[in-house]
Amino acid sequence: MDEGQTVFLVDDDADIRGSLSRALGLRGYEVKSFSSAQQFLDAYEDGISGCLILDYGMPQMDGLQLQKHLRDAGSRLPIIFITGHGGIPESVEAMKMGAVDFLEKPFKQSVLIDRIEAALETDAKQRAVLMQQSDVLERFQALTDREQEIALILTTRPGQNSSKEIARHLGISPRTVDHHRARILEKMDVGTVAELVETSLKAGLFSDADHPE
Amino acid sequence: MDEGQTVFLVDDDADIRGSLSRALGLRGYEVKSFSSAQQFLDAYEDGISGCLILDYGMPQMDGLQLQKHLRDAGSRLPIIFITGHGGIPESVEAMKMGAVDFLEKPFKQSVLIDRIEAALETDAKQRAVLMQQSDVLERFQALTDREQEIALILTTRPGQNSSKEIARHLGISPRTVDHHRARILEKMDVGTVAELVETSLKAGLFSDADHPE
DNA sequence: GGATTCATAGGTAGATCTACCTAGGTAATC
DNA sequence: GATTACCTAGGTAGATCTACCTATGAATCC
Repeated sequence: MDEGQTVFLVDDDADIRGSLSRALGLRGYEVKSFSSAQQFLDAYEDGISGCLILDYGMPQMDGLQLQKHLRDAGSRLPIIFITGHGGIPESVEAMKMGAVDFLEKPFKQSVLIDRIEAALETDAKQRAVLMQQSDVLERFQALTDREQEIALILTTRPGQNSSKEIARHLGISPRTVDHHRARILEKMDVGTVAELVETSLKAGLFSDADHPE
Repeated sequence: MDEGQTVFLVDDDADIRGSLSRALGLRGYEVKSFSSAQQFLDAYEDGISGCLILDYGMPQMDGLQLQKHLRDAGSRLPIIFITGHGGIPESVEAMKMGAVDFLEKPFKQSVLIDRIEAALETDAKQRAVLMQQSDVLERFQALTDREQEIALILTTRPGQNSSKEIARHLGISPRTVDHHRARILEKMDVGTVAELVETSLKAGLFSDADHPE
């Protein structure tokens, strides 16, 4: 399950970093630890699969800020918070912001392992979905401007998508629309306009692209 | 905003029920309070708009169980937990299960009001989406068996939806498929198969109908 | 200058869809 | 028994789409 997945660990407490990374390493996880949020941000490249174990209370940039920063940057890396002094309001806020878990120190290692497994699974599923979406997005972006324009009409106004109507709307010949549509279906690797609509909607291209919930 | 919305309050502590329902009532909320989860379940009908303020720790059926019960029953009523003795694990578990908030007693009334407002807004948005979905669902269920079967093929295999292919697949004449498709488009109130696909997908009919996340 | 890509537009032939009909058989309902 | 709803199947005419082809002007690239 943890094929190529990395467990990132950010905590300003060296003892915690040491003991956790050792324990997780022994279990076969690839662990990378950092002593501050900034240090993590310098090293992390989006696209790396895994999860993040994040200390809630840290000097300078705290866990919540880092979470917000990653979120704004478009990262979907699942975050497990660990905290020494946090309370219920903090845990609730973190969960609202999309954390997958929130643990109080001290915690049993077996519990953490379970949560890590769940987080890695979450990450894997998200990435599988993103993979399909980005494939469709790439195809769409490989279309020419005019083709994109027509593809947009086809998918967002599927009720009036005859060549004649689109041609009138764009002020060009229906034949040209025929031509473009043929290119679009070919480039998007679909057989019909209906399939194009399906594919686009499933990839979230022209609707709520950034709002998974 | 709170047009016809009800604030349900479930707490075994009569003092809390009294003071909260009075305070909320003065603010203009329609409040209905219950002393136990079971009492609430007996009175609550799904479809009532509002939110639920739910005590976490109660004898017999506790808040978490009630949450799970409602969830399993398909209710999307937003839940704000309030708790006297709960800790972080409880709050995290509740949030994971879909609670919109989790407050510790004692709390400021102004905070609760804010959370209630947010919860009611969440509920209103959910209902707006559900409304559209149920309209599509109703239309679909009004189709005859054969029509549903063909509508399913049209929407789930939009790549091979010519009359000929569907006819071969079903062992009937292409003309019959033509006929059914015309009825389907008419009854579903759409102009093209592409629009049918769009409508169905947006309503979540044939995909992840029950998994909003 | 030559090659490539793109948007435009046309031709033709055949497939498919759409919109208007009819109609028989079955099952349920009144 | 008559009515109604449903599934089935056909006809016809016209609209539309699909799949093959050519072609011109503009912009870009080598």
